[in-house]
Amino acid sequence: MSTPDLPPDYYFRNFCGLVDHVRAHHDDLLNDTERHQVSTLRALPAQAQMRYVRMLMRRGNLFRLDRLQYAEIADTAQSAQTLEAAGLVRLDPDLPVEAVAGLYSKPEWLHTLADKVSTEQLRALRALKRAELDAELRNIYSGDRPCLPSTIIELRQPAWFDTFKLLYFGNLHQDLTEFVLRDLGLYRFENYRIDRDTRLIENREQLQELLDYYRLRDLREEVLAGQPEGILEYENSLQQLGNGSRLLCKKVERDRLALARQLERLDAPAEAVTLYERCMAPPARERRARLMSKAGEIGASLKLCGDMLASPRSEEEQFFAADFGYRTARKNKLPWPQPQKYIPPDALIRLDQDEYGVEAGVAAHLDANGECHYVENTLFGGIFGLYYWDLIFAPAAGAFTNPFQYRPHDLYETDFLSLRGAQWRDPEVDFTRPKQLADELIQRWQEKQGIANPFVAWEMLSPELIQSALERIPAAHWAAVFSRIWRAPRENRSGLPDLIFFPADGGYELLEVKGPGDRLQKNQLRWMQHFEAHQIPHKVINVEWR
DNA sequence: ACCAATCACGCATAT
DNA sequence: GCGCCTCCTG
DNA sequence: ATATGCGTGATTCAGGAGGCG
Ligand SMILES: [Mn+2]
Ligand SMILES: [Mn+2]
Repeated sequence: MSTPDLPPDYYFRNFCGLVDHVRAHHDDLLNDTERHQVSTLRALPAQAQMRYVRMLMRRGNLFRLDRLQYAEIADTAQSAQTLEAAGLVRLDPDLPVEAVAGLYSKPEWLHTLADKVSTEQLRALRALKRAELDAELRNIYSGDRPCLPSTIIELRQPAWFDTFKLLYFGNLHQDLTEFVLRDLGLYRFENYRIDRDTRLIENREQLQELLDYYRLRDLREEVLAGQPEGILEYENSLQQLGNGSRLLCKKVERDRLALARQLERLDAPAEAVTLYERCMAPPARERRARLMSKAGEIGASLKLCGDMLASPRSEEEQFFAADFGYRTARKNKLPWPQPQKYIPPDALIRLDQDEYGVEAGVAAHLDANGECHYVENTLFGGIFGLYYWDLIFAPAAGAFTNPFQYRPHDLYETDFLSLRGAQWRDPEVDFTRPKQLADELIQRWQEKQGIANPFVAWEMLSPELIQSALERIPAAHWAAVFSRIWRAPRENRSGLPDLIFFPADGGYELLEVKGPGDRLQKNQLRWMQHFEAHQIPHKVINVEWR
């Protein structure tokens, strides 16, 4: 696929767009340093700004000037000096070897070391691995400054740009490449109305908490790979971040669950429980019930299962409590209601093993008697996304704050639907006119092609599939599926069966394929239970190789 | 959709 | 040389 | 034998340059 040409200063335009937006709408949240640095930068000649932005987009704070050559920046030396005079960079900073070691390749170091060490030593160094060489460099120079063959340029305190990215995107995982990918046509976003009156981050405290959170998060991987003490310490610093925004709480909660889980793996159950107790979100209570049961605290475990059943915080938790409660009660000869277990209908198919995977194999096999599509979550998700397109992207307070959102900020909030009553539509009604609705959805499919929507996987949908699905699936079934998705749009977006089969003589069936050794996942089973309750035809297809 | 959820696969346990 | 990796680019 | 839990791997713009072993 060909991509459109971008202007030579594309990145600078993107940068200005981002920065100037934040200056215009969030200036009151900036501190003096941030404000000062941007205004200094923006007042410089374009060439100098562009050099600075090129550095911002690259990894690290230290660069070799000879490796910062760009066709669109003519004056290498001058723009660097302008930046230094403005206090935004340092030229040839006074740094120990370990700071600059990574700027040069192994051969380059060996070359500069040639007149500093003996030829024998040089030969020994050549045999070292890169990491070992870096360590050895420290010994060789032992505090002395290396004499480097190129000018080094150091970005001074580039952290202000994190603040800007956070205010612009509402997170720190998106950055300037979003602009590029959009402009290249690789990402497309809906043209929703942006709400400039409601801000995601409302005050400096919330902003600071999030910045601190992200700074902490850089350590997470290392901490998770380490000892329980480190994990607990890390969780403690998470806790001290503050108690402010929902945004922060959700992130911290996620991390806390992951930390607790790792404590379990490290065989520190008591510590894990302590962390789980600080979590509201599933599966915190599930993990506690398991740990208590394993520790022999049967009564407490069952009590917690009872709590979960009385006020489940997710469907998964509810099913777990019913099941696990029954199992542990029975093991200990205690009373507990037996959960009704749903066993979906199944069939066995013998297939020749081919290179495309079981699902495709079954689909090809069934194509002889009708039409079979490998859709997984994409059929119901896709139709859902197209049908509710205008509702999902309807303007609502605080829902959209920048042009790079694939969903409204509050899509997973419990009041999402109630805030969009005007856009509500009833599938029970609309899907009774399948021809008309197919026209609408196919037109939207064309018009919105490729635009990011959490429910729509464009590459899997086609007008023919939309057409067949609307013809064959009755309105009541659509309504039943959609209402379950609305109940928990994040959790219930997945778990739908692999295949949809349209037999030649009418009707349809949803089929979950299971190869040898595979089995239904929990969310897949819950969907099937829902299908059963609403007379939606479904089946598990077990495959045996012959 | 925050190097994560999501699915299949494969092993280790408990009954 | 090779294959794998990380970084950078538009 | 059947269940269950847990950990694993691939996948996420696409293509090029350069470093490393
Ligand atoms: Mn599947
Ligand atoms: Mn399957």
